[in-house]
Amino acid sequence: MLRIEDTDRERSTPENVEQILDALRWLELDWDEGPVSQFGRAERHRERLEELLATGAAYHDTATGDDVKLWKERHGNRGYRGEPSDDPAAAVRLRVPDEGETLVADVIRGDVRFPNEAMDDFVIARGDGTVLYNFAVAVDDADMRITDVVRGDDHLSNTPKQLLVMRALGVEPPRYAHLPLLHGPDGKKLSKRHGAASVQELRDAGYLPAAVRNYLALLGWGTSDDTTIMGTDELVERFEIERVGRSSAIFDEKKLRWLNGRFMRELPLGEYTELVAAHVGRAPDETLRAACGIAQEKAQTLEEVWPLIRFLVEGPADDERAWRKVMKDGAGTLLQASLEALRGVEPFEPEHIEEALGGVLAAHDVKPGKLYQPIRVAISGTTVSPGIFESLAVLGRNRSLERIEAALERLGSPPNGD
RNA sequence: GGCCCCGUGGUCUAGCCAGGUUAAGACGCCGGCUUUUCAAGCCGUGUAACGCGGGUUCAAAUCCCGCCGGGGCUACCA
Repeated sequence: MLRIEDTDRERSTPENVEQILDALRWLELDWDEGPVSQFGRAERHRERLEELLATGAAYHDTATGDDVKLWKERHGNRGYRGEPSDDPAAAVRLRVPDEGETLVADVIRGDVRFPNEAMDDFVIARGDGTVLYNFAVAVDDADMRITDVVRGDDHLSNTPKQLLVMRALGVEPPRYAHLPLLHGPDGKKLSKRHGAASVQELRDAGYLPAAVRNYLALLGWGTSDDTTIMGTDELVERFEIERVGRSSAIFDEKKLRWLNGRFMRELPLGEYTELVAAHVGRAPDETLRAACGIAQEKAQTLEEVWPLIRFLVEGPADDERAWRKVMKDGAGTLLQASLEALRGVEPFEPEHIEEALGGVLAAHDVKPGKLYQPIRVAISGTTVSPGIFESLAVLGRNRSLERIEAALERLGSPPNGD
């Protein structure tokens, strides 16, 4: 059984365990949801602790942190070794051997050796009998028959302690793989202030699980031929944990966006529409599907789709700046001409629309932008939209004409129109 | 301080173990093409890297030593 350990320093609660599971489900990772965490095991921990106390592998010690410091000063920075005390209310320390070394045979980092002499007899239980992390986790791993532990680099130095506990307990340790940590653009450990740092935030930002899996796999790992884009099947087939690098990586959202865009564009339209619908909380109806059809080329995340197609589903946006910038220099005349041209287009489809508007262009001898931008603003309200012919087609003849007429009307009575 | 890990362009990686093309790919950036906007796409002998210093060797990103820098552990935290 594999155990993935989260690196969050907060004490585990059923709530945040549920959150983590939520993230894993969204990532569509394939796993058997067995016992996912261990709560209420104080009794069992206490039991194992008593065993170590009985054999002398652990002992009560009244020394405080300052005492330990002092001891180390006197003994040339060697690992602290205490004297057993009768005080049952004293903390419990594990007896660490003086000789030899504790070997962590890490799948990723190779053999890492920790000289026992340099390791303190560390505290495994408080004075009140409750146990500490390094002890609890070792007992739990043994009881759950964990065979593999995958966790962050920051636990590498804890591993010899856990190994020592397991040796004292007489149980076989699991294999370990310590992954490099992720850092934000500032080089510090990844955290909330780095934006979309958690899987939940990635989901909310409109990234696709497949793209996130691909990107994450590429952090700290690469194939020998440097393949970048890999579907999940390929990832599963090619990934080798032994090939994971040892240095921490910086999370680069720009590359994730690019990768996500690649995955988005390859999605079948039906699926694409459903994902967009779910993301914005609407029904994946025909209108949305048509809108998605002309936006798919442009968006890199699900979040970006809606602003692009909103005007096709609802009314045009109200962007005063866009209007002022575009609706001048004879825009009214051109819109009027387009209105008439568009009335006769049959069928009302992109290529025929293009043909009709091309006629207007020629008749008035203007550059395309002079005509298309006013139309764009008239139907969408903004200067940015999908292709103008496609947009008009999706909008349909009636709504297109209505919006152009409305724009004309607004243009007709401007405070300082042309 | 002690112990441990890490160090290839701005970023992610390949190459390192078994020394030998001009250090490769990707994101970004820059420029170009396309063009109705913004993107996307395509093109480019465009841009930029082996942390530093020694040593071994005909030859070092690669092997050895030292240093520097970053990180972790060093809690009666997890």
